[in-house]
Amino acid sequence: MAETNNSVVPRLTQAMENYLLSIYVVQERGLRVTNSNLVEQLRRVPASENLGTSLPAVSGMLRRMEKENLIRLSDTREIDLTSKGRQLAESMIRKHRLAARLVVDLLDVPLHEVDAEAHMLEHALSETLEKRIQDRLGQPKTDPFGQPIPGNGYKEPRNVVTLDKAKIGKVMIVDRIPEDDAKLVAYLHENGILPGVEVVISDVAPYRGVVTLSVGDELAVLGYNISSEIRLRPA
Amino acid sequence: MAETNNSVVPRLTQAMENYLLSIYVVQERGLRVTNSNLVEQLRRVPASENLGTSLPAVSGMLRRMEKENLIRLSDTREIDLTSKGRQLAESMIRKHRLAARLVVDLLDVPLHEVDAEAHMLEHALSETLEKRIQDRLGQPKTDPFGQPIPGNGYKEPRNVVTLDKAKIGKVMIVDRIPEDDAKLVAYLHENGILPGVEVVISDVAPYRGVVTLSVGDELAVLGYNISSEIRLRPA
DNA sequence: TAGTGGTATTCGCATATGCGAAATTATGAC
DNA sequence: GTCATAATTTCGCATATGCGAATACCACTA
Repeated sequence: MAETNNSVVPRLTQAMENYLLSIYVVQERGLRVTNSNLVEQLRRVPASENLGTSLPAVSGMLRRMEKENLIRLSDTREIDLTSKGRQLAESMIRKHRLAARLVVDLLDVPLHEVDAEAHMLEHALSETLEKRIQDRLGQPKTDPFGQPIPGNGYKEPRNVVTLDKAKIGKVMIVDRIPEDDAKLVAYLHENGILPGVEVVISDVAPYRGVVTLSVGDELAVLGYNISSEIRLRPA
Repeated sequence: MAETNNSVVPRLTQAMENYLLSIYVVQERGLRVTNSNLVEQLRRVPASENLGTSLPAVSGMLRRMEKENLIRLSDTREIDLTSKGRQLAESMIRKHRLAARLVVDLLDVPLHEVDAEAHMLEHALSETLEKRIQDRLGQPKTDPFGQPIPGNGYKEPRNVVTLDKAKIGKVMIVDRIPEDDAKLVAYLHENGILPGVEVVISDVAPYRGVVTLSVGDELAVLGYNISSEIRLRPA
């Protein structure tokens, strides 16, 4: 039977896994990990079972998670991962991003569907299956959106900037793009704005809240809010 | 976001998915689908969340499933799938067996771990991902244990017998082996008793409850209870 | 310092799922 | 037909997770 349950890491409920993952992502984005930021992030998780998320739900869940020693609620109303929590959160992130790589590399899933699929698969990967996927894919350092897969030796590139703060005229390489808005991802994909691709910033116009960049010989226009989620590194 | 939810088929809770799948399997094995047979089958499902299953739990769940029009409880205390239930059960079986093929063909998971992994993955496959896996694997007709994947044009072979009822001396081909007992699967694998392999029955000894067969130039001995779960077809 | 707007918690409640113990119903043997 | 055994359901209870409405807390401005 379930001999697969060799895992060193204890397995949590799916809901808690989602919370941990979301906490990690909020933190990674450099935002304060507060309840409200957390709800927002959680709401981006394509829900299969969990039909929704409200602030009270978050409150309650965080209390339980604190009891389970996964997080600590700091005095400044901020959420910190304990080392146990961090370990598990990293495990979830790794599973999520590996799943994303898997469906892209092995199953040809179109990029705009990847995040949703990965969100389902992340809960279904055992430790041993995770290992096998790692082997099969050659320990990738990032997922298809350019986000690091923890534990695989990713190195933060030097001089990363977000698109809205990039210098006009510079040749840059796309480093990361957002993953969780299907329509946006489809747009970026169509316009070739993908990790590893060279682009040139042709115009940054804060007053109209718009950035224009050229990819190959095409131009693409993006709003400021979105631009700040696209990271570039020097060519 | 979750644009992946195009599915024609409504998605159920994980628990109900497990119940449907188990009902289908019990039926497929030719057993009466009663509560007690069902508990037994459910208990073989490697539990990630659902820590156990008791008769009262089954009773309650079946009542709910009847209300949802998935099953009908016949007068003879037997459980029938409605057409809706059958459709969903087949979908689960298909996902389970495709997942099994996937992890074997693409990820080299050892056979005795396959069932457990497939049980986790089956709940995580969207309709569209299922399609892509199908394409990638070339619409396989069976899973790695020889069990049919519904909808892919499997044809029941002629003159299938279970090992305990096979004729001595006959050359046969292994058609199906059980999947859910990891130790047994490991044994069968080690001894090359796998779907598609030629074997010869060397001895059937009901009085000692044992069947001996030769695979290549090795002999393997199996108990009766297990033999009845191995199906053979004429060479 | 008082008010105001945003943030977080408490409260009562709902649902899905599980359990063990006890009660009930069916079945097969005499 | 009666009775023992097996199968199933009922009962009260537990847990994890979600909700909306009402409340409480905090931080900053006038």
